[in-house]
Amino acid sequence: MIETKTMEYNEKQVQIIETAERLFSAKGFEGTSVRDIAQEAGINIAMISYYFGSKEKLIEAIFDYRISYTRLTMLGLLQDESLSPTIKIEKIIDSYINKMMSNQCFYRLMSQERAILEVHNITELIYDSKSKNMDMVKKIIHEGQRTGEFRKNVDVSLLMATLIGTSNHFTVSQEFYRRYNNMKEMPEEEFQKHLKKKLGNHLKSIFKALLTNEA
Amino acid sequence: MIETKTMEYNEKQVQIIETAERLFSAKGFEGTSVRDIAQEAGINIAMISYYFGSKEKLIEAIFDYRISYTRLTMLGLLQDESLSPTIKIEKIIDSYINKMMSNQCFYRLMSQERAILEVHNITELIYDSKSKNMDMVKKIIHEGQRTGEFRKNVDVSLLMATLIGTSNHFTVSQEFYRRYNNMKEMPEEEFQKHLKKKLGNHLKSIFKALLTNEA
DNA sequence: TAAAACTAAACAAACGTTTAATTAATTTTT
DNA sequence: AAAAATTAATTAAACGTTTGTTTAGTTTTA
Repeated sequence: MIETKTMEYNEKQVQIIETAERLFSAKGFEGTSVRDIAQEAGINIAMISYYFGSKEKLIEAIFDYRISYTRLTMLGLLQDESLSPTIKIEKIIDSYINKMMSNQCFYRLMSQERAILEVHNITELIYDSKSKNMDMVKKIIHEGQRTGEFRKNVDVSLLMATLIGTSNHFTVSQEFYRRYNNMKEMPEEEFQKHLKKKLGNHLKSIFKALLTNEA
Repeated sequence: MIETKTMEYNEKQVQIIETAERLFSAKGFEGTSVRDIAQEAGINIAMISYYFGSKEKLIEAIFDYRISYTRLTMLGLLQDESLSPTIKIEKIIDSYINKMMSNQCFYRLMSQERAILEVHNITELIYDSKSKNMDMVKKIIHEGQRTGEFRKNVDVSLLMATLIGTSNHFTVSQEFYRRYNNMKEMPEEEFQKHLKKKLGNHLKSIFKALLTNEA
């Protein structure tokens, strides 16, 4: 149905992709000009059309680049028979948070694109990726229901909305969090670790409460 | 600190504001031209500069218009002495979901702006509004901790991130939800009611699990 | 020496904003 | 109450920039 291109990109193309990703996430797709990108990446404007065809195709390349790169890591989890569903869910939460925290530009960009209705040709790519993630989590939860670890009547859509929505909002609002909690002085790296830990524990306790059987 | 303008807008200005809000939310701020807005609102392009000064000031007017309009409703809750903290929290959840579901364009636009770093002059306005919401919820939770309804060690920042993040993500991804769960045939109004109910129950059970003392 | 990588310059189209003129509404003066 | 004066609302056209893309030529690589 969806032709997943998953192109190979050369060094220069990756350089352009990562520069564009950073600028798009900071100023928005329409708010960033190809001249901005060219200047920031230290290349000629024409190279963007030369390598990608258009600005539109460039953002598609960004999503192609990041999504194909991201999917691989999660798949290994499912096969591992030695892990209990509870542990698998915990690992998925950690894995998602790690991906998001170390690719904040991309997730910021994805948040923007999600919120825009008349969207670029990446809608199908995102839909496809979301479906696969949803299917995977569903499988694990069904597994947990079979073993008796998890309760019946779990709404996976809302569970995923909570994982993704809470994580995104918390990350994107980190400057508010810093100001509101008077943490201006904390070094950036330490602050990021703090966010990760807080967020991880929070989501795990939510998932535990929603998944496990009442005592 | 922040001069909350809370201007009065005449009929024509409101018409422009609401048209712009709809277009901005659908195509993004930079993706929408003043000509788009003028055409859709059935007015001359120059009227936008005439009434608001610039496109930039127009989006500020949108946020001024919506945020000042929104804040009033929540405040009444706090004063009501007859309601228990538990009920108050439930009412806040319902109130937030209702506001969001009946102003989807505005919340979509706010999601976009939140995700963009180099943002417009509305940052302070949003920060101010968020702080006030946070303070209010904090107050209610402290009240619940005094009465013994709520446990100690509640992270209000993460609680709010879950309320706002989950709600936004669920709403913004409603088309995915429709497709993934084969609900294409359900009438729009019924579908919206369905989302509201699902989301409300979900968030209430999360808040209950995170706030109340373990049995 | 052919293909690939790269460049400066030019392209038309679209952008937000302003101008100058006209119509509509309101206030002031008779 | 009518006429005049003043302000507000509205318009079409033009403004100078900036936009994404292309061209035609040059340099580099294989």
